[in-house]
Amino acid sequence: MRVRSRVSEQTEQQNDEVVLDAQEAAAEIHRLEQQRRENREAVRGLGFNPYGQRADGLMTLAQAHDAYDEAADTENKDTTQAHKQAKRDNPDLPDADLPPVVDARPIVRVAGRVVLSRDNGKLVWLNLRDHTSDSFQIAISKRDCDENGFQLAKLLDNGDLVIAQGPLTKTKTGEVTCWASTLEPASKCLVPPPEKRLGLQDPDMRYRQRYVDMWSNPDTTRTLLLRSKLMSAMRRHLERHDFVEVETPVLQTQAGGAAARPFFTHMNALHLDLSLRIAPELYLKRLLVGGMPRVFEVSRNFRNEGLDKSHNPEFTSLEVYQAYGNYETMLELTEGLIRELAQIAASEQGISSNAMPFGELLIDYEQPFERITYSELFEKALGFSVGDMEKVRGACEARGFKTKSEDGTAIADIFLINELFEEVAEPMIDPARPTFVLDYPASLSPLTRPKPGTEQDPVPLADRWDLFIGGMEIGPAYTELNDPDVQAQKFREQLAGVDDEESTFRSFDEDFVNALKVGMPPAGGLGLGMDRIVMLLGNQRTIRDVLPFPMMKPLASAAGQQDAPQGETDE
RNA sequence: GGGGGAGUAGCUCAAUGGUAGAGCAACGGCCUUUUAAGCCGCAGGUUCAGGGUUCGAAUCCCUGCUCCCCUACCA
Repeated sequence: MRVRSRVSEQTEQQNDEVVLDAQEAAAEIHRLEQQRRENREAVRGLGFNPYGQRADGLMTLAQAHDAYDEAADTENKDTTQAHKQAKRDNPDLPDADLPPVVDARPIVRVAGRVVLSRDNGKLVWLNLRDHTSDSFQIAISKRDCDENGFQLAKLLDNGDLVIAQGPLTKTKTGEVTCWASTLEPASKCLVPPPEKRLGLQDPDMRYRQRYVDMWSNPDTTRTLLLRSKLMSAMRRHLERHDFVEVETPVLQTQAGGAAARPFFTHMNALHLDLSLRIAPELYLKRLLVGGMPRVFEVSRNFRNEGLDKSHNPEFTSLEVYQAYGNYETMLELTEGLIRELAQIAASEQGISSNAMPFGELLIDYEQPFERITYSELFEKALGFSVGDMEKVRGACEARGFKTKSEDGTAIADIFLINELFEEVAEPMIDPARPTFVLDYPASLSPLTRPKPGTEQDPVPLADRWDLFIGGMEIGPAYTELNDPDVQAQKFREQLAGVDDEESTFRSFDEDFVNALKVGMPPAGGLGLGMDRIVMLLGNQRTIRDVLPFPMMKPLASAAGQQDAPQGETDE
């Protein structure tokens, strides 16, 4: 008992502190929030818990809208009219002898956020929003709603969550409306909402406070839901093709599988410096060695590089590996997958034509994707072949590209070729036409199998393609390299010539080479930027718009609370 | 990294060196078929922060912070 009383004393003391803190804080609470707090207390005064409770039997707002029954509503209106008329004509007759009111209107129970309200005195109109409907009308009349519900309607603020129940009817202007018989609070919105018509406009606030953006701009929620549907459809598509989903390490002692600067972290228990993965590739291939024939991973990758409208430091790629496939297998899979996702995105967004809008473009995913080789595209754009080094150098110089590095040594031919390709040839790809660019130069693709028969060509090729849609690189696929000696050689080449800084995150993955020595089946491998696919199919301009919570620099006030950076930062 | 633009009431925006305003939201009042409800009334400001020029600064100058656009870098 003594213990308990001490505990309760302590609790009381703590409560006092909480009250004091709350009072202190109240001094700084904005007047608009204060008014909402007062409304919340008034709701409590009606006997409600302003934060609601479990509600069963809810319909979505769209379901409620569709549940409207024209015949029942008409019958109810007609019989009500007849009843009233008869009562006027025979005021002395008991109700039982008058023509009865027939009410077979469906009764719905719905929940949503108040986005509009109009108080007509004894009749209050609310418009609710949920993920299925931007606006569904509720009427709360003094005559037909219970008293507490009617009083509640008067105390609501825009942004509050409520639960309404009542029959469906149509107003004079033909709008399906729930004519509430009860109204309950579900949660209080203490934060003043954005402008009711325009929603939250400031892009910075939209990304920082997605929860506000989402309810005030319903398109945001629709895009994020579309993302979910596309991810789910992608999994189903791959599973239909006998691929299995796997999960491989995010924390890696050496980040491999791509050339990118990783993020670093530290594991206390093993005193181990680790990096976050930049790609799952090397682990997925190990699974092929072990005997999994068809694997995929939806991989969150982390790259310590710049941000722009198609780059976020963490992003989602789909990586797929198929034993006994090659890059053509991956091409067929990719085209089928993206076409199916486009069909789903079109039907989700009510687009009936083949052409999906993306900004100014209309992109057709139905007709076969364009295919062109790297050399063909190069020659088409530049007018000479990739192997014609004299003209390559000339063209680079004519365009003012660097042909020598800082120390005066000539830049390797292949980098000049690729510079021209990226600057001149890639922009010639029709952005409205999904296009596979096939057969890249082998020296640009260290983890790719060289294309047989081109080893002695001026520019040896690799079994690799890249898919371009809407001016964005969506992802590459390869016939994977499975010769351990060639792989080891490529690792060594990659390490040679990197500076000290890069060498801190490039390394020779001995264990991976060992895995190849055990024997990896020939395989096709694929990587697709899922964020970019959602951008394309959801017609969103930036990667931030398809991420629920894109990377944002902390505000100055928040940054001050964070630990100082451990080491030197860049630059 | 370079160039350009922006930051004003809770939100969306005006005010180009001379009294900081509007619409929406809020608050008080009236209203039982409104729907961007309406009518009457009332209130709301560290003009991003700090410094400077000026009799006088939201406005001009400097520094810093944040965002947007273009550009550059980036497998």
